[in-house]
Amino acid sequence: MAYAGLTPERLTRAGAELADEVGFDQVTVSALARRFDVKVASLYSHLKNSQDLKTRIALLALEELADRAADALAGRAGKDALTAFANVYRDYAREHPGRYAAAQLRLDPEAAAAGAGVRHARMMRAILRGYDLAEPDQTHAVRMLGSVFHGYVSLETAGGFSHSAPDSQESWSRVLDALDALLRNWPAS
Amino acid sequence: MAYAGLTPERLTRAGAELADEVGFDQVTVSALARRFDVKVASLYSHLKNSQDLKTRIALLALEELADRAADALAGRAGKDALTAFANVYRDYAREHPGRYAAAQLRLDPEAAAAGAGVRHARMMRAILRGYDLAEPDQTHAVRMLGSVFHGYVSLETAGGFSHSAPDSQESWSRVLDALDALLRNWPAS
DNA sequence: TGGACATGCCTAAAAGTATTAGGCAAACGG
DNA sequence: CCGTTTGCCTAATACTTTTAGGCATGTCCA
Repeated sequence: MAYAGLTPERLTRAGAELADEVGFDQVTVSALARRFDVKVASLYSHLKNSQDLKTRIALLALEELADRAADALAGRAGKDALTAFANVYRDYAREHPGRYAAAQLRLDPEAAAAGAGVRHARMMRAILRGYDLAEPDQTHAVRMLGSVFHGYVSLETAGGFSHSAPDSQESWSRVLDALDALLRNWPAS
Repeated sequence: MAYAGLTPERLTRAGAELADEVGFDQVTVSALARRFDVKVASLYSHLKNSQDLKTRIALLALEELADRAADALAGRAGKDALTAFANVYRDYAREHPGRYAAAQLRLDPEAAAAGAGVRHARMMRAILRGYDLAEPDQTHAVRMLGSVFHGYVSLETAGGFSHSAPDSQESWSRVLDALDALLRNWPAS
């Protein structure tokens, strides 16, 4: 058999595509081997194991997400930045549901620290520079923003907001309006 | 072998306990059979298949959550109700991480409609009676509350807020304060 | 240029999970 | 007490994960 040219990177990318097509929990070493028309055992020269594959896909997704967010944030501030950043999350989850699910994978602390998690946190704080929040309220606000973005996208992806009026796009806009208003008027302790 | 007394209900409860102990994605028909000291095939008289088991655990968790929330809401209004309701979610997820994960399972629409999802939605709206929100803002607010609660609890469970100051309890309180302020002062379209 | 060595994918095999089909014995109803 | 139902069992198939060891292909050096 000719060389298939397997590498960890190609396997990770293919795994991410597979995740978007069939769901992250359906991503399996076997399925990936089928996709490359190669025997399953062959992948174990490039991947430590199944968990390793999933972790790599998660890290890929976090990087992509951080790259998009950084792009979106460039040259924006205030509500404009808030909206752009939030839309990156939502759009990414809609375009790449499998990757987004992967990004939610619980990573061991060292993998998380090595990954793009830190970039995400820094960008959140950058957005808050457009509002007037001192510590520790800034941290509270960062956590709240993360919760709303992740929570909304996650519920929407699960189908929570479909089949009922008003449509999800409208709620999303109004939720972002509300967040902006809240940040401009954050209640004192 | 003496009769083990298997029923769908007992299997579901045991599955929920198993989920809390080892994680929802580790809940397997085989593991459940081991717990009852019974052969795997025996469970298939009581469960349609693995998916059926997971769905039952999810529905159980949603019921328990709705029961607790209804208790907490009784006799409360306004911010008091908001806080009590939110704490039910958070406490449940901390006490029963496996069950909480199960409650996030994507259910087929018919199972979801039959389940406690409707009760949850109604309780959210009941909380909002303490604030002055007309439709469609009420729906937007319901979606936002759901997003914050689910998102916060989910990120906290994933370890997102540990190992950094201020501690998560403090952020949670301040986020609830912020939500209360926001609902009392919801921005006009 | 031809061998030496490393690399890449293979076969083989063991273990765990999911699921179905059919059997035997205990419980139960008349 | 007998017949039927119920409940758990054995047996078998299929798929996924993972390890061990083999053969061929590509690379590098004399």
